[in-house]
Amino acid sequence: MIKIFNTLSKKKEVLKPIHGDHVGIYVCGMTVYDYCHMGHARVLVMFDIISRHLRRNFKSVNYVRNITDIDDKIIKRAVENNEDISTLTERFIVAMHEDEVALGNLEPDIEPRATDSIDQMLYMIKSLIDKGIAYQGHNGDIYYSVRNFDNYGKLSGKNLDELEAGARVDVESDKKDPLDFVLWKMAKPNEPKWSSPWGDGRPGWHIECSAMSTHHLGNNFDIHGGGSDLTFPHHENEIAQSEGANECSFVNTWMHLGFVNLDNEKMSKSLNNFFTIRTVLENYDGETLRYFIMSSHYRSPLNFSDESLENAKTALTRLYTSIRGINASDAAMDQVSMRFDFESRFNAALDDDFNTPIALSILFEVAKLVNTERKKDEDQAGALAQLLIKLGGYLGILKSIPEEYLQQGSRISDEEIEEKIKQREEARIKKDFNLSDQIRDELAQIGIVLEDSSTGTSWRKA
RNA sequence: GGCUGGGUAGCAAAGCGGUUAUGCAGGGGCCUGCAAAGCCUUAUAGACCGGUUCGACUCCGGUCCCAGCCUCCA
Repeated sequence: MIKIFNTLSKKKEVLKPIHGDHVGIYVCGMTVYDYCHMGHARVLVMFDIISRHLRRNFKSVNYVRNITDIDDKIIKRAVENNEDISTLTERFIVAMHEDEVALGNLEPDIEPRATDSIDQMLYMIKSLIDKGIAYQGHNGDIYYSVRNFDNYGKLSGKNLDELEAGARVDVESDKKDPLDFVLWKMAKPNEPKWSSPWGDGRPGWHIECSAMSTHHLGNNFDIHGGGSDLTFPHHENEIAQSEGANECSFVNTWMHLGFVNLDNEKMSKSLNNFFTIRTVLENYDGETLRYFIMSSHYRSPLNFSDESLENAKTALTRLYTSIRGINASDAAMDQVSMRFDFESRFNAALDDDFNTPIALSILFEVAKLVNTERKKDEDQAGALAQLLIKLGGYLGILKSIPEEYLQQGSRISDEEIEEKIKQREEARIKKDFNLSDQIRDELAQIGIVLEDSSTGTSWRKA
């Protein structure tokens, strides 16, 4: 039984899929005119973890995440760069997928692009016009009439009259109501355009998600997610469009992620205080980033800092260290899983609104037991290690060979390190501890940590 | 101003009306030539003020503070 906090009801609710054992989930993806930043990383990683958990609990899951490849910012950036829009968007789509691989994500089932979905949008706009909920302004643009949709504001808890009071004066007051929003924009010279019954133009931002989500998942589907900043107006407008056009309930469960903060302030494009994923990857591996993202609950703010990344790195190192040098084995894993309640508690944590911090805490419990068992009962330690790898896998971590993970990115070759270790070993045999400690210090200087044990000396990256 | 969230130990971050969160850092110990890693052990919480209760960090009310949305943003 999976419970999810629904923004619509502001409560945790049991997920009851509309179509038996099948779950449809749509996530608002990227507008591809720049590299993804850490806020995007959170959406990418969290919904990957969410979809993995759903797949383990339901027979089938259709995870749709769109790509916005036409909008004002893209046009603006293409002009600035003096490049084709499609060249620009293709470049950043490739970059996004590279980032995603680094973060250890699985691919969504479908990644529809706005520019491939124009027909569905036109169909929906036409339907809205036919129903009298949309109209054409004097400039030719098609607008959605918020006053003609009864439930406007139900997701964000906003009230039309209060919004009205705070509304800014619209320069193009071609709208009947300042809160009306564009469904279709008439093309300006040198802008990309598609033909429509109302004239050549391009879609407004909100209509694409209504069209693509319902096209792939049906007029009423299970889960729709995105960052909290999309709650209003984007998701509110999606509801207005979809429910207005289809005359049925749109989304059952709305999920919104908290922000990634920098110095207690939202990381965002407009504040220009963001770090791109690839910048962070220069100093930390993708798995550390992934761990960092899941170390707080998805609805809480996630504070980005060197300290928290270091924390994530250390924590992950502890997990990998526990399974290092152990013969992880499936053989006894099931018995071990039965004997201890790690797996059931782990699943229960994720069932409860995808509580990744609790799930991670259970990983550490397993790791500790691996560490205590490895000298007592090797088989049991191996089975526990296998369990740890399995549970980590559910979150998309602990997939690497421990040795490789712990040694990755060292500045000198493995051979050189092994040579130094050999020299140090010889010095130790001769009890020349000055020399042996000197060698260890030298390696420490370049970030190589040595660890002696009864079976020999191993090394890892600091 | 309206609407949302939130304030937990040195830091990060969860659950929970009465019983160990977890990771890092700190103290003591074991192990080690010494370390590191690991293990054992230990200290440090719940913004403030009231209320409900046998009992509240957890429920209710108020105060203060912080963030977010109300304009493009994941």
